[in-house]
Amino acid sequence: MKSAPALPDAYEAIFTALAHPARRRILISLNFAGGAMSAGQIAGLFGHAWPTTTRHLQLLEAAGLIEHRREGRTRLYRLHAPRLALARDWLAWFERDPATAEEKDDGTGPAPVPIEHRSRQS
Amino acid sequence: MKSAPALPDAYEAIFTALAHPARRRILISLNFAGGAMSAGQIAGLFGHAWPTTTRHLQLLEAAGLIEHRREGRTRLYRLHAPRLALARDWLAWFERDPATAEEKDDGTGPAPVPIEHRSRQS
DNA sequence: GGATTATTTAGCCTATTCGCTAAATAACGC
DNA sequence: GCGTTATTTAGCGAATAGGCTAAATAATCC
Repeated sequence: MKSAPALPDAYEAIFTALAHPARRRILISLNFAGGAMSAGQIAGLFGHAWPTTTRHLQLLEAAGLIEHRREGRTRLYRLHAPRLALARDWLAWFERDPATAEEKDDGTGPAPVPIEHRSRQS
Repeated sequence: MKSAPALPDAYEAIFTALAHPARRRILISLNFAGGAMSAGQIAGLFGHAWPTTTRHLQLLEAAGLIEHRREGRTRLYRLHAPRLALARDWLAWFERDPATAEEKDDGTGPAPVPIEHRSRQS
């Protein structure tokens, strides 16, 4: 998490990370694994070269979606679900009528949206 | 919708679309507009050149997230929320314990995940 | 009908992504 | 200590993304 970008850059990092099928598969596999998977195990999911997987893992970690710890020469990766929840929450805005969404503002749902408006778009 | 990619390519298109801040802003603005916005109105949200906005709109439309109709020389764009729901549902998998998720399979939630596993990853 | 307006298309350019192979680094086992 | 194994780093190259300006196309207005 220490390298995860601050909002709203986080959205860009997260959605970018989710945009590649290999990276989605990594997330799915980590989720199903429940605990952690080694880099080698993850690399074994794919037919492509291991360094390619390393690249993907680095990007997922930079986005804050996964994290790793070392155990000897093995690197164990695991999911960081709160980051995924960020994306989910952002998307949750679109299942509500904007008028009712404002009435139901509980301080958690609408947070992503105004911050996005204030991003460097000028 | 007629040009929207089939699953699981849809995920790539959708998350890619969401990865750029300008495109997220377009979606947010369309959502708040409630009905539709013209290309010019959308372009007016940004300081960048109008053709850049056109590019973003084309990508959003290819991903099935928005659609347009013509009214004379004006092009009106509107949100296609079911596509966003796809992404949300995919992400919804990560808020559940995998074991309980299988027990609660109602035919809507888990659909994105197995299809992803069958994608061309070999 | 010509000028104005709405919008896209075409093409250029720079930066980034994502695949690869080779090399490097470190841990492990005998 | 040396060979093996786990993993990343470095660098290359092709493809793509995303910005731009100029030009094109079509609708609208006077």
